[in-house]
Formats: sequence, C-alpha cells, structure tokens
Amino acid sequence: MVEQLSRRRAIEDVARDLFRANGYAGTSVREIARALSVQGASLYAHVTSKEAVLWAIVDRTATRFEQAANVAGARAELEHPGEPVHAMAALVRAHANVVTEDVGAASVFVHEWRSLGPERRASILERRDAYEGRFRLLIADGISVGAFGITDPAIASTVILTALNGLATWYEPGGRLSPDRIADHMVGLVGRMLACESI
Amino acid sequence: MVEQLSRRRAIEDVARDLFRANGYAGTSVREIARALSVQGASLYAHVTSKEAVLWAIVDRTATRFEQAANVAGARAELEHPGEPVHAMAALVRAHANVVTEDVGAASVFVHEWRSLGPERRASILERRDAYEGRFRLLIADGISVGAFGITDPAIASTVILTALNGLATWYEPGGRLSPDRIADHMVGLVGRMLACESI
DNA sequence: CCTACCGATCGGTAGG
DNA sequence: CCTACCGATCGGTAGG
Repeated sequence: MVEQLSRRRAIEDVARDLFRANGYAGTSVREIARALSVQGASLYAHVTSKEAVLWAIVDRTATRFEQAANVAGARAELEHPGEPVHAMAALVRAHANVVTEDVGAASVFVHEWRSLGPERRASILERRDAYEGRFRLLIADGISVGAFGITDPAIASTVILTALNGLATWYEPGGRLSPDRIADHMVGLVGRMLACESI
Repeated sequence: MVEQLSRRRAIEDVARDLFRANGYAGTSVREIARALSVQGASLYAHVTSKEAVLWAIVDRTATRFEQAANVAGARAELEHPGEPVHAMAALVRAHANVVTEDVGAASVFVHEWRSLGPERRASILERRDAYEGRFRLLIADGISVGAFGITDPAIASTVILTALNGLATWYEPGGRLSPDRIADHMVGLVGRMLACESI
C-alpha cells in the first residue's frame, strides 16, 4: 500500500517535470516510464491513464493554492482585521510561496489544465474562478473603504494572478533571489498597483 | 504566386487558432487540413513542415511586437523626450495593442515557442531578451532620474511583460472592455506599480 | 514489472 | 490538390 502510493507519487513527480518541459501532449507515457527505468506498459499497474496522472498533479496543486489562501486569509483577518492592504499582502505572499515551493507543479497547473477532459477541466475552471473571486472581492472591498485606489477589480485581480502565476515560468530555485525576497517584491509591486494616489 | 501566398496564410491562420486551442503538440496536420476542407497531405504543397507553420506565426508576431515598440518608443521620445513615465506608457500601450489586435497569434507566440526546434527557439529567446531589455533599461533609467520609485528592474520588467502577455489568455474580442480601455487600464496599473511613493 | 501486441494516428513522401 | 502509402509512435490491454 505504502509502496504503491510512493510509486504512484514517483510517477507523478517525473510526469510533472516532463509535462513542464514538453507539455502534456508533447510527453509520451513511454518517456515517463523511461525516466523511471521501466517499460511503458508497467506504469499502468499504478495509474489508470495518462490523463489521471495530469489530474493528480493539477488537483493537488489547486488544493495547495486553496489551503494556503485559507490560512493566509484567516491569519490576516486575525492579526489585522478589516485591513484590505494586509489581507492582500497575505494572499499575494501565500500564492507566491506555493509557486516557488514547487515550480514544476505550479507550471503544470497553470499551463496544462487545458489538456484535461471536459469534466475535470470544468471543475478546475470553477475552482480557479472561486479562487480569483477572493482577490476580486478583496479589491472591491478595499476600494469601497478607501484602502485602495479606484480600479477595475476584475482586471486588477486577473493581472495580479497572471503576474503571480508567471513566477512559475521564470522563477529558478537557487537563483539570484530567494523565494522570500521574490514574495517581498511581489507584495510591493501589487501593493503599489492598488495604492491610493494620495496617501 | 499571390494565390500560393494567400493559401499559405490561410493555413497559418487556421493553425494559429488550433495551436491556441489545443497546443502545437496537441494539433495534427490533418486537423489543420480538415479545417480547410483538404487532405492532410495536400498542405505540403504549400508548407514544408508543421514546425515551419509554427515558426511563421511566431516570427511574424515577434516582428509585430518589435516594430510596435520601435514606433512607440520613437514617438514618445519625440513628444516627451527624457520622460520615462511617458515612454513606459507608450511601450505598455503598444504591447497591449499588438496582443488585442490578434489574440490568437499572441497566444501562440507566448505559449508555443517552446515547440520550435533548437535554433529557432534560441533565436526567439534572444529576441525576447532584447525586447524585455528595453523595458528593463527604461525602468533602470527612470529610477536613476527619480521618475520611478526604487524597484528591481529585472523583476519589474518581467512582471510587466507577464501581465501584458496574460492579455492573450483572457482578452476576448467583443467583450466588456474595448482594446483601448484595456490598454488604458494596463498603463494605469503599470504606472502605479512603478510610481514614486511620494509625489 | 515484463513481453507481446492492439488499432489508431502521427508527420511526411511518391507519384500523379 | 488527390490517392496511396511509409515507418514510427501513440495510449492502452492481455496474460503472465
């Protein structure tokens, strides 16, 4: 049981790296198998289909984003209640951290969900919409209480999430900037983007 | 001659839409042919390979970005010489317009260049780097003359271009916002992102 | 986890 | 632009 789970996880980790490098459609089951030094057909003792492997990666990563936002949102509300600026900083930092903790998974989540079947794709789209809704609502609230300048909350939330997800493309572990410094920068950029013109 | 060129262009336009929807690896030559109501093999009278079609789309789009930036940069320097704020606004607007003028081509340019062969991929990477360099240099200059607040020019330029390229994912022609309004918003968001804290 | 194999489809060529 | 066809590879199954 444990062995099967870890074997399955090993398959998913290899698939994540190959999906990131070559895309889902550009990766064959045999390539995944070769990276694990087994025959292609042997993978089917552990997974039901290629798409199920993609789903496992995407679903787990979506859950990580959701949980990180839950924790960050709750903590911000507890420590700085009713302060949209702090709440947004917490959400941005949480998102950036999930990306940098596993760039591969984040990259597959951002780019390859389109390759899922119709039901799974629809399910992910729903969750993405709900997740983006947190940002959008927070921006709208922040504007109405004068914490943020006036902007279109839909555009601003999309731009913020696009910029955060872009981390999955350009962040390299062990590079010039640590995950924490990158999160700092993202918080700063987003903060100024939403700032009131006059302070 | 003219017929061959327009036929080739028709192939590229259909390929652009399919590459955008299903990715390069997820699109077969026969699907492109079917959308044109011809047999798969018939395409090879007009194009040398599937990758050559991708290249035509990516190369043309890269050139459109470069030329738009050239024009916008020259005009800004002429009308508002030595004013980084205006120059950045012009670059942002130019980029946004290229995306919204052909979202399909922009989307393929942003996401599918990885599927190019090694030399072509390297060539596009070079041009992307040079293009991003304009933004990075402009930001660094703006900081040094006090027009922009202090930020990391490398991160800021990457975040700005990521946000602008994200337009290719979420912009829909005929949607709630016109291309001009979207460009206005992007200019505003980027402007505040780079603004001095105190005005 | 293996060998052997399935039908389907891939990008592309030959020859007209 | 067509038919006919190429070898290679695809995701996946059977049976052990």
